[in-house]
Order: sequence, then structure tokens, then C-alpha cells
Amino acid sequence: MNISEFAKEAGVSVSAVSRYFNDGYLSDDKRALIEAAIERTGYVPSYSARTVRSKVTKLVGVILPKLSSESIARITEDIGEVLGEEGFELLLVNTSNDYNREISSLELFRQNRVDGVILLAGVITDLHRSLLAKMRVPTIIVGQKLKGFNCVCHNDLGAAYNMTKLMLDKGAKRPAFIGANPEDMAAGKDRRIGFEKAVLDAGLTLDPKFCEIARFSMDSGYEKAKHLFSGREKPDCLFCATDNIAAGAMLYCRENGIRIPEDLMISAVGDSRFDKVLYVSLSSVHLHYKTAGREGANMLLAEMKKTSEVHRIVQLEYDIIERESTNRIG
Amino acid sequence: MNISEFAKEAGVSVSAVSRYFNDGYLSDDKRALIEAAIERTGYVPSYSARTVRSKVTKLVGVILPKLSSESIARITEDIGEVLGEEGFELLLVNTSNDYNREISSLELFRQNRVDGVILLAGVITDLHRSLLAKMRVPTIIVGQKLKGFNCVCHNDLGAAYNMTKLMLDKGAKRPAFIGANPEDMAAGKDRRIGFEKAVLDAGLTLDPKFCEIARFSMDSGYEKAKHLFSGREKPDCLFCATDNIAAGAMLYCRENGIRIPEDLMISAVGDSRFDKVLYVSLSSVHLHYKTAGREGANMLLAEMKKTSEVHRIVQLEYDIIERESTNRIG
DNA sequence: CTGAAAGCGCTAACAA
DNA sequence: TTGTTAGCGCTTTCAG
Repeated sequence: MNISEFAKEAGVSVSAVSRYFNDGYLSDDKRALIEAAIERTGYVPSYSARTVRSKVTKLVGVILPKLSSESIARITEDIGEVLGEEGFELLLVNTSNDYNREISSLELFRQNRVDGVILLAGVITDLHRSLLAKMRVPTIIVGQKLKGFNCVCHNDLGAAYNMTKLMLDKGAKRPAFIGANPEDMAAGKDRRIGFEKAVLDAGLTLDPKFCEIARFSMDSGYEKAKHLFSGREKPDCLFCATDNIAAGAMLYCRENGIRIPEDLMISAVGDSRFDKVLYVSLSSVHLHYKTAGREGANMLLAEMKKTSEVHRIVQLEYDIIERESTNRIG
Repeated sequence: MNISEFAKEAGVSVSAVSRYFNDGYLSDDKRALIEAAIERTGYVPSYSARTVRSKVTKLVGVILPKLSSESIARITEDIGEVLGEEGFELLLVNTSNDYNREISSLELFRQNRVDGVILLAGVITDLHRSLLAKMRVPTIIVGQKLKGFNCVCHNDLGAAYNMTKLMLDKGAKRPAFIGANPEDMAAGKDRRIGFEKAVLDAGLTLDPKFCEIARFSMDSGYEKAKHLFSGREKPDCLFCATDNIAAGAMLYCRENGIRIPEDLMISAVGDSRFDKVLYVSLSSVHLHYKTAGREGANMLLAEMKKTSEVHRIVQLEYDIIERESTNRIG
């Protein structure tokens, strides 16, 4: 059933029906007639026909690298909540960290199809940048800071710095690091810089043998820990870029009689749900993922309303959660 | 730029352009002209205008209760992958276990807007059932079995039965249970029935004091474990409906000097990533979530192609993963 | 294989 | 406040 059939059924004009669904002027009599007819027929207007004319899709595209990641799922959950309240639906693209899918989704969203885009990015390349600059719809980047764009990000550097410092303050002298892809400015590079700065500020030197780069998985953390402990000299504290990496490293430690925190203090970033049930509870930095999601969604909402061209970068702070894995007397 | 402006720019007719984007008959010359013009102008056809005529949205609605759940994220990830290969995008609705949002999304998807729906359901009520029966687009239910509809589900009963049996075979005599909402037929009811059947088959009796119902969270598992151990008689094995519940229960045990598996064997369902890094690695049943996602997506794809009215229920089997938490000599 | 033309269902401008 | 009508940008007959 289309709008004119329905209008006839209701005994009103098509414009009355259109107005009914679009907050236009309408007398109470007509309103009642229409409501009764909806009850009778179950009529629902067509979204696409509406979009053709009005250019409004009520859809927001969300591009993310991996759904089955606790942090990303949390962010996305809150994005959906905020946007849902304003009547927007989420068009989700999971790129599985596939560069090409990221680019092609950006292409897809660049023109029509959605009213706005939220990009949860890992690695941002020049191609990303040039596509982002050409977007026709408001776009928000969550999790990375990118000059000239609207971003909500975390203080990754500070988080890494202070988590590392906490271990060094407790007397650790041979700090080790298992990081993430350095092309990821936030989780990769900034967390590494934070670690390094803390080490240098403590008057220690960076040992390149004590620095590893892992993928975002437990298995990879395990492998890198194995490599870290293969040399003659052993580290006495370890900072990992993510909880998953740390969990993998801890697994290696358990299997190889390395005691935590006695032989090795260990800490990470993420404050995952499982941190406190690990065989030694894991000290970790809590980043405000849910807030990031809400903030990003609200920023997008604001952008979609006005046509302000002022770009903002919002950086969220963090909380250090101390648990057993760093509990050594200095 | 719209199709007629573009057609002029390319030097071809409007229909030629339409055919280019829809695998219609087209000579190589025209094809080349169009491709060159796309290169020049960056023209992309409008999805909504296409949809108005063709009734095809290339969108699939996915309704789920909670994104930040490892199992649901895994299922959704694979749904997206399979559907993405066929050019479908995912319209995601996270209901946060809110009954009303579930109903209203079903309403939303019932008519237009999407070409198909996948429902990852927890609790299915009569209202769900009646709405599902009225769906105008193909709909697949994942995670629950519902007669008369297309479903992909797990053998929750068998999983619970055999996981429990494994503990009883090792000599446990006082089995306890922390389950989920019994209105959830799969994770709640079937897992409970499986547990109970295993207990009875072993010649033991069910002690109602040893049966608790938790929410899907660690905290809730912790609380229920506390309650379980508050009585005079203590259980010697515990089966939990989910890994999260079990992790919470383990936390309680650690804090209260209950040794696992010596004093209490414990096991669950889900095979979460964190199971093997818990302070005692957790025996759990692996359900094939990724396969469920793929299977559900393929089923939907099939339904969207033909108009077959044959409903199928696919039940996936499981793997029992033994770890330390049940490693007691019988 | 091609192009003209008639809609798809709706919104918005306009006249009443 | 209301109804009429001209499109929105595309697909799909239909006649060539």
C-alpha cells in the first residue's frame, strides 16, 4: 500500500498523510482519521521514497576494524544508544582490519546512503586522509587524533607513561615492552612513546632487546613474551599495549615458572572484564570507551544539525587500576 | 549529479547508465564511455532512488541483545562477512536486552527498509512469535529453536549434559548449578535441563539449594556462588550456564579459600578467549558461534533468493574443552 | 543491444 | 490549515 491508496482509505489527502509523518500542520480531526486508518491497515511509509526527496536517510555508517573486541564493542554499543534516541539506525561495516574494506566503505558512505559516519580507526593512511577530506557527510573519528577532523580519542601516551612509571616507582630496573603496530598512532605509537618516556625519565636506558611488537591477540602476546625471555638478561617488568597481549604473556610466564609480580611485574591498557580473574589479577589502565562512544555520537549529531566547520578534538583521560600483577614492594 | 546529468556527460542514454550498474545488456563502447565518465565525475548512483523502484535495499537487519558479548560479537562478525560478500550491508540494532526495543525493531523491519532479518534472540515471547509470523521479509533466528521458523541453534542441552557428566564421572557427588534466565530457552532452560538430566542419570538427586539463577555477568556469578556456599552443605562440583558466570564464581572461590578443582570442580559453556588464562583454566563447551553466523547468513541468502516456504532448523554440535578446573582424579 | 517514457512512493512548493 | 501537483533519481517496460 502506498501513500495515495492509504490517503484514500483514510479519507484525507496525501499531503495530510505526509504531514502526519513529518510533524507538519494538521488538524486533530485529520490526525484521528489517519491514526484510525493506520490501525486498520498497518500502513508504514517507505523509507527509500522519503529519502529520494528529502535526502535524509536516518542512517549512520560505523566503520570498525573488529567487532569481537571488547573495547570496540563497548564504544559501538554506546554510539548506538545515543544515536538510537535520535531515531538513527546504525549501518555497520566490520572491516576485519582489511585496509581495502576500510577504503571501500568510506567510498560507499562518501556520497549518499548515510547521513553521517563514525570511523573507529586503527591505522590511518594518506589514502584515508584524502578520502576523509572529500566526505560529503559529517564524519567523526573515534580512537585516533587526526588534525583537521573531528575526533574523540584517549590519552594513550599519558596512560602508558603513568602505568609504566608505577612499575618503575616500585623499583623495577629492566623494563620491557610488548606493543602494537606502530602505524596505529594511538594503541601502537603513543603507548610506546609513553612507555619510553617513563623509562628515560626514571633515569634508565631503553634496551631494544626488550621491545617487541605483537598483533592484537593473546597468542601473539605469548609468542613475544617467549622471545623476550629467550635472551640471557631477563626483564623485571613488562608493559603491554593491550590486555590481550598481557594475558598471553602471562600464560607464558605461568608455563615457565616466571612469578608475577615477584620476578616480573606486568601491566597493560584496556581494563578488560577478565583482568581481575586472571591467574594474577592484571593492573591495567581504564580508558573511557563508553564515554568515547557517547561523545562521538553526540559530536556527530551536532555536526549533522548545524553546518559548522569548526573541527574539535576531544581527548578523554584515564584511570589506573592497580591489581596484583604490579603489587611488589619497592 | 543525477543519472540524466551523468548520462549527458558520458554521451549515452539514461538507460545505458542504469544497465551499466545493473548487469544489463551493454556494448563495449558504451561501457567504456561510462567508465571514463565515472572516472571524471566520481558519479555514484543513489541507493534510495534505486530502492524506490526495485524494492531492493541491499540491507539486512540484525537484532541483537548485547554487542559487548563475545559470543554475539563472533556470530555477528561472520554474518557480516558472508552477507558482505553478496553485497549486503548490516543494519544493526542493539536492544540492550530491552524487550520493547526488540519488538519495535521487528516492527521497523517488518515492512520495508531491509531485505531480510536475522534475530539473535534471548527470550522469545508470544508477541515475538506473532510479529515474526507477520514478517514480510525473510527472517532467520540464530541461537534459539522456534518451530515454524528458520533457525540456527546450538545443542545446548547436550552440551550441558556432557559437561556435567564429565564432572560426575570424575566422582563428584554434590553437583551445583548456576544458570541463566529460564525464559531463555537455549542458554537458560536447555542448559538447565541438560544439567539436571546428567545428575539424575548418574543416580544422584537434585538439591534445589544447589541451583541458582544469575544474570549474564561476572558479578552476578560471584553473588550466586556466595549464596551457594552460604549453607552448611557445600557442593563439590559446579556447572555454570556461561563462562562469565563461572569466572565470577571462581573469583568468589579464590577469595574464600575454596580450591579448584580439589574442593570444587567447575565448568561452563562458551569457551571464551579468557578461559585458559583464568587463575585456574576453565573447562568449557565450545559452541560453534562463527559457524552459526555463517550458517544463518547463508540461510537468509537462500531465503531471499527463492520464495521457498520450507522452514529448516539447523542444530550445531559442540566440543568439550577440558582444562584444569575439572582435572580431579576420580 | 538501445532509448524514450512511464512510473516507484514520497515530499515540498504553491495556491487556496 | 488544506489539497494539488511537480518533481526527487532511478528502473523497467516497450518499441525499435
